[in-house]
Amino acid sequence: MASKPPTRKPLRKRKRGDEAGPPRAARLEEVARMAGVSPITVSRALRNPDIVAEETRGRIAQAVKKIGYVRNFNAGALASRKTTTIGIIVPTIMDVGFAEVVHGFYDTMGEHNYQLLLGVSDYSEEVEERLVRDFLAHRAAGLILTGVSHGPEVRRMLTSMAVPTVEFWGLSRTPIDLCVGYSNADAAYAMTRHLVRLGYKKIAFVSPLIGTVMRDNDRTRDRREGHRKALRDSGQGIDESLFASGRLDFQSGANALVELMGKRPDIEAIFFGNDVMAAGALMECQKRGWAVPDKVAIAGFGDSELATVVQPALTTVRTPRHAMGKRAAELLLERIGGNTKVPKVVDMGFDVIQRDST
Amino acid sequence: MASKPPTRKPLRKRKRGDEAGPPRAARLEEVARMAGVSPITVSRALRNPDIVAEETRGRIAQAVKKIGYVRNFNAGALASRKTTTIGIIVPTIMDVGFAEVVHGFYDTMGEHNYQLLLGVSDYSEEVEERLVRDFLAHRAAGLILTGVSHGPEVRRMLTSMAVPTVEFWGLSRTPIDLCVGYSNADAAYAMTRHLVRLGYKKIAFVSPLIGTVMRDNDRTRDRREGHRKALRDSGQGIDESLFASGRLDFQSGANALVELMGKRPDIEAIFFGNDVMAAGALMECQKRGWAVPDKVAIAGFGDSELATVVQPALTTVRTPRHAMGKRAAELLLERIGGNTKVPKVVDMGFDVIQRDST
DNA sequence: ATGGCTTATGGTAGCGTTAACACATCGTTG
DNA sequence: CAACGATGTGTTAACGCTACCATAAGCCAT
Repeated sequence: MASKPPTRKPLRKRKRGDEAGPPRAARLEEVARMAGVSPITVSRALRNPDIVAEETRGRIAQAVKKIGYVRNFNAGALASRKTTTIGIIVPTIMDVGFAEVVHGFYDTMGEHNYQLLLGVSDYSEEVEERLVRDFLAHRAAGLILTGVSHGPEVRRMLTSMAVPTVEFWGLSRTPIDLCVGYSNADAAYAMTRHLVRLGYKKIAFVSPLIGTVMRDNDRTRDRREGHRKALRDSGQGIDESLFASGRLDFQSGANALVELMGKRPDIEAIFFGNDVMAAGALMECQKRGWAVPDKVAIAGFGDSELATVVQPALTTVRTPRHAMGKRAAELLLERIGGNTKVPKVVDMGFDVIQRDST
Repeated sequence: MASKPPTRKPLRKRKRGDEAGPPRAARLEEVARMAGVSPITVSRALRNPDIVAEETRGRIAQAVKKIGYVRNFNAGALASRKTTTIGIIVPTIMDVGFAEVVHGFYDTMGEHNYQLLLGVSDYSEEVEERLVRDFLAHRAAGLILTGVSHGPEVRRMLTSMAVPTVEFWGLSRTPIDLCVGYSNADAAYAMTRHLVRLGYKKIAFVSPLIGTVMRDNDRTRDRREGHRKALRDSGQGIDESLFASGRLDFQSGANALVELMGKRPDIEAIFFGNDVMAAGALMECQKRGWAVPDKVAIAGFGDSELATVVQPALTTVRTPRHAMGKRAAELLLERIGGNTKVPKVVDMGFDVIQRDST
């Protein structure tokens, strides 16, 4: 006893396939034994088939199939300090706009065999921070965040751990790492200028509010400011009675229309910060027999599928949602690959789409 | 000393903070050293604070903050053979229906500190199989699959690795593990019977087609069959000219309407397998000045937000999307917790919603 | 005082994989 | 024909954490 202080290996050498407990998943070693090679060769055959002799590879593939072996990314990640996991955080997935970005992103990342951790922040910076922490705990190879304003702790964690990150949907002068989007201010500015050019005066703006606690966000704010600036630059008077806001849904769009026309019957056009609200307003006009755009012109933002289907078809701003997701993926891949010369901020632009509602 | 042949530790003891390479993330051990405890105590303080003395916990929390320590789930998962990762696979996220299920699921799982791996199968069993394999490689604690028909390999992997699994959206007599949904056949049956009860004869059905290669799926097929059965049980003649199909979007809904009314002007009602198509048809009727429901009645499926907003408001079938997601999460949590007595198949039901379009 | 319980903490040995070398074999080349 | 690079495979030691015991200290009942 006295001289047996170090390893007492024989005691607890439970290695494998003991009696009790649930059956453990097959390991690389078992595949290796069956194929008559070493584990590292199996590992190579699975990750980088080209460097293993074809004949060996065949035996390994057979063994894998027979045993029903499934890789263990956790062990792999630990050993290699690398993962193929990407984290993406959006405020909600009930908005097709975000879904579209995720879609564009997912397609490209999927092709490159990355997996997606999805986080929904519900427009809360607090939740976002928790999600970022979780994703870092997974040692995600990269992160995608919505918008350009984030809590200070988020920024600190991301830079200190040097995780490739893409912020999307807005343009930032000080991105955490990379940034893909368009200028919401410019887009709203362009639409309002367009309306002015069409001859409308008294152009109102409606801000969509979101989240469980209704509030706006950097994108919505930028749009409202863009509108304001366009009014100023057009020499139109600005007046708080030209502004309204409401929940981001059809009904609130209708309500905002009624509210605005009630207190300012001289309004000639209403620019909604979101297509859904604009569509709601359009339907309300129809219900009330108000001619669009003769009595009042309606413009939206987003160019959702709705815009082309409502009557009259909706003038709106087309945002590059799918393209943003795709581009974000491409940049992230470059970044993960070690390319440090990728552009920091990518402006994807937007288009003002003139249809029949203005 | 003499008996020191094995480990030659001193040789490659690069342990940490060498010169070269990117800075590695902080480890448990560093936190432990700073807090004057052992690593295992830190581990406990992080995972199960209650069993660590409050005073110790405080010192640890301080050290974690100061060092900026972020847990490593990969290492944890390897050591404990447990993860807090759940995989969910949906055919697409561009359909709000699926988004809503994911939402209901996410909320509940998020509260319990699980992370979500999102997979999009694009309606392909092949892709689904790849995703399942990837998620198993992550050693996901549980899986959520859309629909009840899956490739044989999927079933094999899931059962052999004994991973808690919930299939949703349909009812299966032979679930892989658990199943939460409603009967699409019964729902369509109920709607058609409802239309018959309202006095309509010649009731057509339109199947939505999906995916990059347009095709239907188990849910759509069940709905069509439910409709057929209802026609039979009502003594109405069945005739292929009462059936149409088209891509799941507004325009195709309009097209299907025109096609059906063109070849069968005696049709009195059209039951669309999806609200979006029904809304498209409604808009087309309006454009053409066809009175709904007088000239032709329109019914949809899904009760999306659209249904209450279009004019006239759409009669449809309400499916329990959010509830399905929530229930799936609850069942999965029970299952992961080791409860083997959870119900295998949970029927969430549906509601026929009568509005103005029929 | 003894034993037994509870609470708080620590030591040791894996968990299943891959990085970094090491080595063996073979065809080339000057 | 020795030296050499290319090719294919193996050996060893981490990777960072937690399960599983062990231990220490305090408390209570005997």
